[in-house]
Amino acid sequence: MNIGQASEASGVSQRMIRHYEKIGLIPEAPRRDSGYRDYSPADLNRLRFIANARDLGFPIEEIRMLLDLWNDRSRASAEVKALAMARAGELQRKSVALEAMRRTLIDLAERCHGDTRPDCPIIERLAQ
Amino acid sequence: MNIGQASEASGVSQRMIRHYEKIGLIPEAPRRDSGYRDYSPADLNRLRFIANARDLGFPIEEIRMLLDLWNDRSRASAEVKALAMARAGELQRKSVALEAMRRTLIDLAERCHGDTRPDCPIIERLAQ
DNA sequence: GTGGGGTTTGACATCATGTCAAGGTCAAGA
DNA sequence: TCTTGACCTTGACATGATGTCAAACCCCAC
Repeated sequence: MNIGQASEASGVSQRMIRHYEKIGLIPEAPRRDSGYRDYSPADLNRLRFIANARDLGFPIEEIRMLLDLWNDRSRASAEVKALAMARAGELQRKSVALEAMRRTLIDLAERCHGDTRPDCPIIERLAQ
Repeated sequence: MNIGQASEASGVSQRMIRHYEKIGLIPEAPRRDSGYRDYSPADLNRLRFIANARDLGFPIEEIRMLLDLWNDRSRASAEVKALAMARAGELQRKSVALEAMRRTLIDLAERCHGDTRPDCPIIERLAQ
């Protein structure tokens, strides 16, 4: 299977497939005589796994660990769970930070007339 | 005032002060004979404004607009308010996305034994 | 005048991804 | 068989906001 088809089937862009290969997240694809990369169904599964992990907010290095755990038949689910919980905590931390910013902006905006006059608590706050 | 003192007083790193100058977010600082940048109190206020806007999640290009509005005495507060509300919407969008990921992870983790056994709904979901 | 600390520029790195360019390859139709 | 368009290759440059490092220069106090 060509990289284009692998990309299509896995939802990972060609660019990222090559990138993942370069950083060793996926093994180097065998090449045909033409130099084209050739992918197997197993490669597709690996790519889909990566795409799913990315969609859940895992950074590359944690995906690397998850892939190792996936391939480790004697893995302890505790390890996977710990990674997931740590990731959930990090996501929450970020989410809370964003929400705090949003809340501040909303509060300031509510106190802003929002008309043609120049006075504005938002600007005042920024200039503070 | 040296860049180090300006950095200290504004909370913006020296690195970022130089960067903001390069991208035109702040005017080029006048130089002393030595070539050292020389900052005025007005420059400090501008740097603090930028730091505050960053803390509220505004990207550089919007900070540029906010700086223009700040310096425009005939500005309409409606413009500032619109920027703030748009930013708030964007922050919420991101926050909601993070929260959805977190929720999914938590749900999966709750269904994972988290012991020495290998079976794990988190891995199953990723491999799906 | 010497030493230690501040400043200068430039380069390289992050992280995950997009885009572009120049060139080689494949497959289908004329 | 030749052509054409779609595909693939690598490499480079870009994003956004920031850190770090290095080599060279400057400043001040002793």
